[in-house]
Amino acid sequence: MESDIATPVKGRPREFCVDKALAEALHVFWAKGYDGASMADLTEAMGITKPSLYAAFGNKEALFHKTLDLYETEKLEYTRAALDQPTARKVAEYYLHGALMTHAGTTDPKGCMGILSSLACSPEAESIKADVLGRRASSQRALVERFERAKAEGDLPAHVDAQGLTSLLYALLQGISVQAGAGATMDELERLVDTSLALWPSR
Amino acid sequence: MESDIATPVKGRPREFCVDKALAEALHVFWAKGYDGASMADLTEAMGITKPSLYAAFGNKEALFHKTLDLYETEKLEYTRAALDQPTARKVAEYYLHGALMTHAGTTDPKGCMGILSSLACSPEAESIKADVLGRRASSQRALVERFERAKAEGDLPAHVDAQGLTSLLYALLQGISVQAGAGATMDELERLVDTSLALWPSR
DNA sequence: ATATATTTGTAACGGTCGGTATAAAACGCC
DNA sequence: GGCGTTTTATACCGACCGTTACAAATATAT
Repeated sequence: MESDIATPVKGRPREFCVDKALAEALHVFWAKGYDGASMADLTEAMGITKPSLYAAFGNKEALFHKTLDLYETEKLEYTRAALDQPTARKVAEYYLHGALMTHAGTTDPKGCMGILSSLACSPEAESIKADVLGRRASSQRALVERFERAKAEGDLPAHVDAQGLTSLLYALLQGISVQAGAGATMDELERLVDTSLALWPSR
Repeated sequence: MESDIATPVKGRPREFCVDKALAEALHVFWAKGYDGASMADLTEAMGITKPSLYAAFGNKEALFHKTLDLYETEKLEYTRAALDQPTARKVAEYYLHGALMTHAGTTDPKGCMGILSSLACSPEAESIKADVLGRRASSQRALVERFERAKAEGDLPAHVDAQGLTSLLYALLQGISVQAGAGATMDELERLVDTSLALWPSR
């Protein structure tokens, strides 16, 4: 993930780090959503002017897609790591605790950037919605397959609907994000997770 | 709920029905959220001009609070009716099926107006967020008490955390709304509900 | 008829939106 | 030092935002 290790071409060198600026932009989109984040919000947080932003990232929409890449790679890593857990229950545990840390932690904005930006959708931001929904669908497909495998391996009862269980787990993640964004305390959300896991189908 | 049964005062009578206009405004806010709904969107759907809207409803914010009243009394009736069900399981069933009809049905916009308007929050719309969150908290409190009663009546195991179970059920509602707004099919959401009820703590 | 009160449509207000034209500044290269 | 190239900062663009002044229109009351 290196960049700017040396000035490759001639011309005036840029005075800011693209990756740092992108990380700042991510925080703004995460906290305010695509529509809610203004160019003024972005440039102020990124510490650059608007022409610099446009030269480096294209426009607001292109910048959003790049921050969404960063968000998925860095902050949603837990959704991929969860799939490697040995049992369906441990997959769910990893998912739920990962959501707790990522969407209700103290370092980053509360809530889920995907939900925020896919819901508040101005007509012109259809491409943003499509991007978020596409990534979510692919992530959900992987979880369905993981639960199917769990049924074949016997650590999930055969009568369980893998598709339904996936939608259920994602609904819990979305609920956690919504409630975290609404100001729920960490204690409340931990009890939500504990109660969910207490109901999880046992092998 | 009567209104405009007779012209009470002098002056030119208004040429539109306040209740009809409010119902149209509700649909706009429901579909687009508070920030996403522009005055042009509202006046077009309501069939009135901007000065008429301001004279009848105050301003955009006051109009929103009035539509939120209408939303809660008409569309969220199921959350109150659910509490009258005889057992905790039937409460949950009523809640989940109500959410399915209300937030994923075909007559009204998909999703939940409260979630949409509380998440996408411009800085000046803090009053909107506070209104939505206050109503949600009071509704959640009633559900906690209902589950406490269920534990006392014996149709919910004593080891269950009523607060956690309430957060869990609300998370499911929020997940259903998010997924409905994202274009999930009715079949998918029904399987989500069925899977959730299959895991529900049995007496 | 006149006066008063309210709603109507038009047209505009200042402010913010995303996006850009322009020219000065800072570099490598010759 | 000049030249080409890229980034910088300022200042501005047209479009839309929520909101309102204003005057014509329509009602009741005198």
